[in-house]
Amino acid sequence: MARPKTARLSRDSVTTAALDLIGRTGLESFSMPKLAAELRVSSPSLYHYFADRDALLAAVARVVATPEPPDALPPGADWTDYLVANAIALRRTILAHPHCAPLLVRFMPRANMFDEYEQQCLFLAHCGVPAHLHVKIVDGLTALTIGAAILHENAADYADSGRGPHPGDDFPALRAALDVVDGHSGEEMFETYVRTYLAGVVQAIAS
Amino acid sequence: MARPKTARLSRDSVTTAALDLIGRTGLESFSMPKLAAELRVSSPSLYHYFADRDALLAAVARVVATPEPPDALPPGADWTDYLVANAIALRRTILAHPHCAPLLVRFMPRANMFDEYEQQCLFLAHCGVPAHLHVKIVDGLTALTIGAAILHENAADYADSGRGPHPGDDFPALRAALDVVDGHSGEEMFETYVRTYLAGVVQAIAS
DNA sequence: ATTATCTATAGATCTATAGATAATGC
DNA sequence: ATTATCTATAGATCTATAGATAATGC
Repeated sequence: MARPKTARLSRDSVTTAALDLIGRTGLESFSMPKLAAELRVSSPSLYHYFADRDALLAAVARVVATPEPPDALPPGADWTDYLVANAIALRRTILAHPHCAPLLVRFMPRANMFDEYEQQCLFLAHCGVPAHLHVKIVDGLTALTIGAAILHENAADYADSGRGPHPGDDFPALRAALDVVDGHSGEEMFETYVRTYLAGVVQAIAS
Repeated sequence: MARPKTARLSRDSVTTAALDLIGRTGLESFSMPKLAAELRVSSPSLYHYFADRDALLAAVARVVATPEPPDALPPGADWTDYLVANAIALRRTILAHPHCAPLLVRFMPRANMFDEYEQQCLFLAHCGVPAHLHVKIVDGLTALTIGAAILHENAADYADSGRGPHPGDDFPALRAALDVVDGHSGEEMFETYVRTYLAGVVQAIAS
């Protein structure tokens, strides 16, 4: 085969295929030969696009940590609505790539995050939110979002429909608490968490 | 050597050594032979205590997810202080075991968490907090805590004292925001996040 | 008889490099 | 000359099992 007329691979296609393979089979079992088989190429070909395995995984992590632009806001939205939409978008992106969350811990792409954080700080300043609250807002919401996404990957198993163990008679108080929120989606619950946090921030501004 | 007079290993000692080895060299490079070398035993000996590698890692994850009992509360503390202390204790436990956070994503020990959640729900009920807020409080705070711990493992590198890249002239708004909080520890910042969230919850109760 | 160790190792990987090859573009 | 693929493979693992061995406890 040697060199084909048009390239069979690209950094993008390799990254996307890795994302998909990890999503289906997990990070633990990921390897270059398996990814190559998926792409119908030999494994050394992958090293043409990435210096080594870690470089490829870092590229995958960057995709996982980069949210799609959030849905357009309804008219009358204020700055808290913008932050809510942002958080929901990031959560969706993480959940859209199962088994990739551990990559965030290892390769959280800093420069990328700086961009994101800078934008949010600029936005807050523009809205008249005092600078001493910016870190609390941006860092706090990021933590809440990433934590919620990670818990979700696990919690899916003990939600009512999940296959995992259910908190039954042994945990009556927990059972009762969960019954109250039955019927609400994880994303709906998450949105209330984000709004709760922002309500706390707004209160700090007011007082 | 055959069988020694007193056992050289135990589930506990193996788990602790694994925790320590992972903390020093990372989860990626962890293997049974390396752990065995650390413990001065042959690697098959480890299989006497754990059915396989995953069983051992699950035991490690359980330790990482089980917080030390929080510090005693000062007199006059209310239920929010209790939750703050709880969150800080969990965060400390996760940070005390570097490189283990990815294990939480894979092996989050469900039964263990149920216990913890049940206790918190009972406590909230006892304090007169309405049941419809329990999930928002317990799940929201857990997400915030785990997310903060995970971000910290990365963020340690771009704090002012860290070795990683700094948000410099390219990110003036972020730079300004970080300057405001300079001198505060990660734990102090985290406590303000938790109190902010709880302030939002309390507001919901009042209104 | 059971337990807690050992030695030896089968068998299955994986990462990454060396070097060949044919298509492309200057 | 450079690029994008290939074949072949060195070398280094790792997981887990089989089977031996000596101490313990009934």
